[in-house]
Amino acid sequence: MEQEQPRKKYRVGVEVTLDVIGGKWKSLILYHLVSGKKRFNELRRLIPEISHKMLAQQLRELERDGVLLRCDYEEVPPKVEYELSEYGSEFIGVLDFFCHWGEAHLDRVYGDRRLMLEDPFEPEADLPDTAD
Amino acid sequence: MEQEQPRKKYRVGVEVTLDVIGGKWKSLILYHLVSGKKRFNELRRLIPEISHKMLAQQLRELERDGVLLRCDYEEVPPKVEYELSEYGSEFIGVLDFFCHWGEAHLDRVYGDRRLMLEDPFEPEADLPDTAD
DNA sequence: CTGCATCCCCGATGATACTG
DNA sequence: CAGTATCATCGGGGATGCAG
Repeated sequence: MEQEQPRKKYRVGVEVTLDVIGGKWKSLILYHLVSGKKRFNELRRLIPEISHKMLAQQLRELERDGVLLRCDYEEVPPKVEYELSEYGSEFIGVLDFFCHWGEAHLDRVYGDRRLMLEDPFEPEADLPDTAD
Repeated sequence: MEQEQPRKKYRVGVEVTLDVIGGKWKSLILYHLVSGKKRFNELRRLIPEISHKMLAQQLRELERDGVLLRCDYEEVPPKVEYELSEYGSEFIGVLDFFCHWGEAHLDRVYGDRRLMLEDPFEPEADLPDTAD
């Protein structure tokens, strides 16, 4: 989905959209931005499975494609926040639908959605909020 | 996205949905089924980039997850058609939106959506409809 | 903290061949 | 035609280190 080439042939609009938000993590990233701007490490906590590298890469592509905005506060230490752009916000409805559909799917398949509960691991329960 | 394990932890519904339709080709396959049931090789023509193996695999997973139905006519030579299931049909609205969003995206980025036109290559213009 | 570059491995994917 | 199995490959993506 990271076509850098300026032009590529598409057959249907869906293909274009998938090139933009079809990445393995992109929809999930966008979903977490629906509730407001987030910092880099904040997203990492929300999506523990994603690696540092992948998050950075996906964010860059999403920014390049104009679905999210990168707000660099130009502070030191660095502070950067990501938020849905105007175009990205057009996906809010879809993302919301995906959320509900997924929950309903668990109900259908397993009878309940309990396997969605967050396992309350966390070695340090009262984590010091990234002691930087 | 091919979690065979019966249970896996999810944090938000979006993750579940992405496990079902987040595959590289799945949304596109579903989109092509919106306009009606399709046969295996029919889908291959609609999505030339996908390999035989991948199409088979993605179809199996989509069927397993209940978003599409496999209609085996049990004829010889074999005839099988795929169509959206009831659950799969719930995505029609989204797929339609993706289609329009993609077209609009091309307009925004390039000013027009011309690069979406099918290039009329085809060595054999009047292909014999799979002369089997 | 945010972000980029390198190295490297493993698994997704393609090619091919075979079955029904 | 529809679908599976096997094998080789290639690049996605993880781990790590460095920079601003």
